[in-house]
Amino acid sequence: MAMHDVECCDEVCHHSDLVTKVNSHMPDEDELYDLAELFKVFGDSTRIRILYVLFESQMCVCDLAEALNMNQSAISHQLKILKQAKLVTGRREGKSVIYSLADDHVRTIIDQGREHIEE
Amino acid sequence: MAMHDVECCDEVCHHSDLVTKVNSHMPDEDELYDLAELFKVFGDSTRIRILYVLFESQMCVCDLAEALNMNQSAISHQLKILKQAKLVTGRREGKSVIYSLADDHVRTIIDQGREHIEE
DNA sequence: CAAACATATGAATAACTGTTCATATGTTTA
DNA sequence: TAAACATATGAACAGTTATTCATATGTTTG
Repeated sequence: MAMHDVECCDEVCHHSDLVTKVNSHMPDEDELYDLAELFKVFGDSTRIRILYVLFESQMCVCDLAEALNMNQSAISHQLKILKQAKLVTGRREGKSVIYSLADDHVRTIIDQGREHIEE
Repeated sequence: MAMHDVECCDEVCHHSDLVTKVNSHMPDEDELYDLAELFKVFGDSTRIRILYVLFESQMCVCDLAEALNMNQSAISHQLKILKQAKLVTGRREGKSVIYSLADDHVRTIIDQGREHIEE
């Protein structure tokens, strides 16, 4: 890695190959957008709390609402967002809809985040 | 794990021990807030792009602006947010400030996100 | 020290987001 | 089928956020 020391920001570095090199490793715009959208979903404490509840047990909407002490509509709206991001799935069971975690990426991502803030 | 099948949402489940059990595993409010704040930082494609650039090379602000084709002020504002979240660090070097990744959690979190959306 | 360069920052604005309220949809039960 | 229950959804509102512009701060150079 014999890149000479960074010297900014005169002609040496400005408009340099570095900029184009770095951009060649950039994922395409769609993927960047999707990635940001995914993290946006984690970026709300209500949704995080819903996920933590579902770590422990699958649960219907009204009990989620009770557990989080929020009204049912707010929970439903947030579940919709989590479902669109494929972080949770819901199946109807009689009158209720039971929600559960979609896969284990959810845990990993949250655990990594938790590790980071506990550094 | 002999929990009886979920039966929602009459008295059987509503107000049940499940709700309190689940809440006993909930991190405290401050941690939930911090976690959401952290993911919020990842939830913007400009900041994601900055991080991708820094995966490849440390870089000064004006070159980041050039690489992302955005004005310097926008980049500075976003770098401030990334720095507050301890995802990047900046060191002054002459007239410039060179930014680089703070640690490897950043990569792990982004990689996990990428894995999820590519399922 | 003045001029030039690099970065940071406050204010303003437009766009977005989470919650609430009212109500609609879907399911069971009497 | 009507009533009751569980969930979903659209509209409205308040709060938040990313970008831009103008300008301030910090550093080097002549």
